[in-house]
Amino acid sequence: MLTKTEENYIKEIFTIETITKKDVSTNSIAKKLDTKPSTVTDMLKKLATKKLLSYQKYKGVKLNNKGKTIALSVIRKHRLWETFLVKKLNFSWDEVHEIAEQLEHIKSDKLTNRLDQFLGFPTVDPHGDPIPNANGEFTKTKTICLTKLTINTESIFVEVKNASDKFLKYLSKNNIAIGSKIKILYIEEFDNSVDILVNNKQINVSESVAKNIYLNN
Amino acid sequence: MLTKTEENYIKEIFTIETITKKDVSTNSIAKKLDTKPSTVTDMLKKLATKKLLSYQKYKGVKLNNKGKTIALSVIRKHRLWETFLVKKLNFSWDEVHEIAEQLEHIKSDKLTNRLDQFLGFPTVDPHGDPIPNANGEFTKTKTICLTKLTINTESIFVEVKNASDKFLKYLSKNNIAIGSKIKILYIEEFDNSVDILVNNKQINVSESVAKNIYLNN
DNA sequence: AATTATTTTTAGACTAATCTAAAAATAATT
DNA sequence: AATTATTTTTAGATTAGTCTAAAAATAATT
Ligand SMILES: [Mn+2]
Ligand SMILES: [Mn+2]
Ligand SMILES: [Mn+2]
Ligand SMILES: [Mn+2]
Repeated sequence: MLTKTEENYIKEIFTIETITKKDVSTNSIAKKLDTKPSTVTDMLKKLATKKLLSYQKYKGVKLNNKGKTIALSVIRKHRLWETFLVKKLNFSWDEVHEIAEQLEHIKSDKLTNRLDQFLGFPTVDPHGDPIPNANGEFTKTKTICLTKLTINTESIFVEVKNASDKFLKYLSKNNIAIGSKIKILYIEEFDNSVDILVNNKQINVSESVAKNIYLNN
Repeated sequence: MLTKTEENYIKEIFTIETITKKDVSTNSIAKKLDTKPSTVTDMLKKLATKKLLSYQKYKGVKLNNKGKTIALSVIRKHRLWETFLVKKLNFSWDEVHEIAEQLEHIKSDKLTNRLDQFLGFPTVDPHGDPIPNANGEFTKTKTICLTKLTINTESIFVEVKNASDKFLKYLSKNNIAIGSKIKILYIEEFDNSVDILVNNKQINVSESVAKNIYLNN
């Protein structure tokens, strides 16, 4: 049985690994988990003896299958709870992450699966992130970043990277939500900001905003 | 912010205090929490410095208002989650306690209150225990133990003491549930077992069973 | 290739929660 | 009242998770 801390390390390593597709460095984990590298080293040694990942001094870590299974289980719970909070308890999408950080550590497969059923086996969470099923499988649909979208093509907003509450609130304020139809009109050469048409209204969003919006492809 | 462990101590002290109506002894806490008395002493000192209870060496402890408020908040969450599990996720009443032991430590007033609303502001949990409202208030209805019921009077089963899963399963097996109409027919002098009529069927239950069944008064 | 910068690990210390063993206080019996 | 039993506390040790400071390894620059 893993502790909450161990689960958080495994989950974070999985996420970094998925993005970078390389061995995960001590420092990158420390930054994400807001701890010191020395603390991370200690934990990596422990997780290695628990056979959840392979660790070589100075070379970073790589999750093995056991570690990946645990990561997917925690992510599954996180996203199911976020969905529950939004769909059943009427939370907004910028309020759910912190609470899900707690709920993702509740240990009961029966609870997780009943919750899944209660929600109608959702495939994506309120931020458009895929929800792994009971076997840890999920279909990751191909999405395209707003910055890469062809001019004048309309597409549907399906996923948000950087689910910080500040960013999510910004989107809500501008009536940009999962499911919104977005058309890109013009990319400003100077600062890479983008003119977009959303809900028949034209607005300009900065490059850093555009980079976090992903659409159907 | 209290740790899970601290919350469990506070909750247990509250429960013992409610039953015994006396200062709570170190040993009684140790037994209930399955720890050693020396461990309890350390924790009592800590909780005293945090001003949640008054502690005098060798004299036991008594929760103050701050401590009681915390206890009621944890109990509220525990019973709301049990209700959620039974009413919304179709768990049986003997499966929910362990999961609620985890969920009761989730920290978010908004979540607790939204859950309360989602459930329709229930006043009792699946075992007939009262659920404190957002202000920590609850109405404790007067109940009478099956052993004290007048012969041939019918009454409704409203609360179960000793919510161990074994006991709850025993009741379910005999079709005795919260809401069941029970009439007491005869008390056996020899072993204090009781003949009762439940759902038009006569059965005999032992004294230790009868002692844990409480009915409307 | 040598120097400098960055990353990672080691060493030693701290807090929270726990334990065992022994001492001290309180309660119960003779 | 003295003795015995029980309860509670103290003292010292352990594990998980964290930190700081220093050492070692690796990477980047001159
Ligand atoms: Mn999240
Ligand atoms: Mn999410
Ligand atoms: Mn319970
Ligand atoms: Mn209950």
